[in-house]
Amino acid sequence: MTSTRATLLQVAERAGVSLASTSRALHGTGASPAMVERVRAAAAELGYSADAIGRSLRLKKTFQVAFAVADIGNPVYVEMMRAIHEVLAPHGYRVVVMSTGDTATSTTELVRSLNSGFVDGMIVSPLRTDDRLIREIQQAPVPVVVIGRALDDRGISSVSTDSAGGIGAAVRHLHALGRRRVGFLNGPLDTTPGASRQRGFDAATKTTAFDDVDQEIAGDFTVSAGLEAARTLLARGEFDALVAANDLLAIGAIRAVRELGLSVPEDVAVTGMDDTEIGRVFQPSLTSVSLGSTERGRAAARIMLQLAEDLDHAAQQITVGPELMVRESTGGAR
Amino acid sequence: MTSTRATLLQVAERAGVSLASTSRALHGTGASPAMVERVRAAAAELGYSADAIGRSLRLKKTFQVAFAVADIGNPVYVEMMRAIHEVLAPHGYRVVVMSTGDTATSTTELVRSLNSGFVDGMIVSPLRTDDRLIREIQQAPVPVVVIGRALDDRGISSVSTDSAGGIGAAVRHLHALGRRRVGFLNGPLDTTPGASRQRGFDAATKTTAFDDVDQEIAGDFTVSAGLEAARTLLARGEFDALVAANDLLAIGAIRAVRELGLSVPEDVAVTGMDDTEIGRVFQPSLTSVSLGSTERGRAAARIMLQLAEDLDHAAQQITVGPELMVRESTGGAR
DNA sequence: AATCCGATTGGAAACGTTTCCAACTTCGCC
DNA sequence: GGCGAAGTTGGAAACGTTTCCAATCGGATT
Repeated sequence: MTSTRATLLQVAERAGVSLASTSRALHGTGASPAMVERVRAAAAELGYSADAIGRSLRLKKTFQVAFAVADIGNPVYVEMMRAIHEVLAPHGYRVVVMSTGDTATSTTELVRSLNSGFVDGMIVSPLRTDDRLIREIQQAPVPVVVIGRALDDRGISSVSTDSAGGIGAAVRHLHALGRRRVGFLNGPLDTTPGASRQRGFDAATKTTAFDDVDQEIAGDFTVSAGLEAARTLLARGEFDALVAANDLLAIGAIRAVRELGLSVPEDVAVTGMDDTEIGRVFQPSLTSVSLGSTERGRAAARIMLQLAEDLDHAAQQITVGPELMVRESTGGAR
Repeated sequence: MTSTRATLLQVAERAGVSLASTSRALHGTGASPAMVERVRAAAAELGYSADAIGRSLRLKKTFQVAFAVADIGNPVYVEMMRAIHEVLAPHGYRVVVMSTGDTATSTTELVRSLNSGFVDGMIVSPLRTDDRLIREIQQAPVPVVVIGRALDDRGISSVSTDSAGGIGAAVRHLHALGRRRVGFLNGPLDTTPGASRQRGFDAATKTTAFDDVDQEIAGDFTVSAGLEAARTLLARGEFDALVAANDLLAIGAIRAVRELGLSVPEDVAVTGMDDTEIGRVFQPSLTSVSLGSTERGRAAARIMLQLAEDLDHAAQQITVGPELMVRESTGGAR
């Protein structure tokens, strides 16, 4: 908190050479060995290190990328953030975390803030989307990569997953186990994940023969909402299988099943989605559809890297396939 | 990705006034109403928004704060990050996440990187500390707030917690329940948390009468390491209480107990530490010592705010008390 | 030995903003 | 009606960096 930082000009004076040469010498391009030596020495004596802001202004590059999600604490996003950071940091990029807020409007505002030029790009996973948001993304002055919804037609880079197909995989898995009375526990339908998972469940139960199909919508994607919704659902009928739209809802569902004196997976098999650590650690460990959060984060970061380095790189869409991780909650091996 | 951003100079030309006046008008200080009106209109037409880099260069202020931890995915750090973001964002500060790496040396390097001036301050929670790191923190060109170890004597701002005392609370809780054969599951002793928790356990078991006291060190603070270490520990003796140094180790311990056909909490009561969501959701829900991650993050952010706004604000130390959250794993209410 | 070419160096401008300072206008008051 | 003060405005510098361009230097080639 005490020392004051040395500037390039001070290094130049100390080395007795021009500002231009000093910059070149440190940057390693087009300077004689003697010059490099001399400037290096001066820089070392002064403990010089280049000012990020000055450089950014000149280079028009911040070496920063924003990662924006609704809830920074959500395990899925945490996993993505970690992956993004792991990919970007070695390339000299810093990661700025931001919150989109719950609505499409607040997300739009955040994207608009890119106009102040504090990052070279943004990776965003909007909870809700509308046309204004899409437009704002298209007009953004820096590359934007969207995680969570395919936007091929709009010239926007995106990394998506087939969560609908993932729900299908869970449904077929339960059917293959001989379960015939399946209940679905979804989150709010006006969210992107809620909507697509609903589509997936409807499609899967249409093409597969079940004796009973029912569902209930939880207030949000949490354990307590899942518990409550599962109670309601279980009060309406008897099920030997429950498909939950994410791991937390699945845990709530397991609670509700146990409250009735039934056991998982013997009486009721339960599947989750997102393959979170919390589900892996839970007992019984959760059979869960992995949507590859880490892989999606990594893919988004890689796209961002290309876009940031090569400004007229074309937009790019990637889809990461879902993968069913079978564990104890449907009778799989530990 | 298309439009090119407008500059203040362009706004000035459009409004037909000087650059200086334009800046003042937008900034709201010392400009006539007519001028403000005129400039505002021009700015709106051009969709102007101030460039963060240019402003930073002039103001010598980035409106960014770094948050650096060893593992961004660790629930405790996630909670802190969320709290920090919640405090700083409303004041216009962005949060940059960084990784300290495992060692004191890599952490020192990260602190040194503050010399490039890309943030107004750093909140850091070092896994390991040494004198060089301390010195680097003292010499940093921007405020640094340390979470995790009291550094009162060194003029460094810090937010710490009494994890030793927290372990003591867990030990006394178990004793009060009538448990007399207690095992301790700790993580690596050369980490800051490992060392202080060890102190806490030693102190508590010295002043309280137990029939049997033993312990085992896990390779790291994870479920699998906890499971393994707990197996070793349980093979050495019979315990009716296990104190774990964090929630993940505690879950590993519960697994190990169950493997022996024993149940939690009836046969063995288990306590964790950190009060993570994963522990709250687990069954049985974990009795855990909260070290107030959210509160610590919030406190650190508040200190940072003061330090960043008022540069010769004095260093500040805060301690957040531990709190025992009694739940099912020691027989508490659900 | 004169010339040319490549390698190296320094001067200066530019990135976009804020603010100091001086100059100007306007108004009130004597 | 003139003078001063208060209120507005514009010019210019500054923050720290990189890079274009011109100038200089050395050596090699004719």
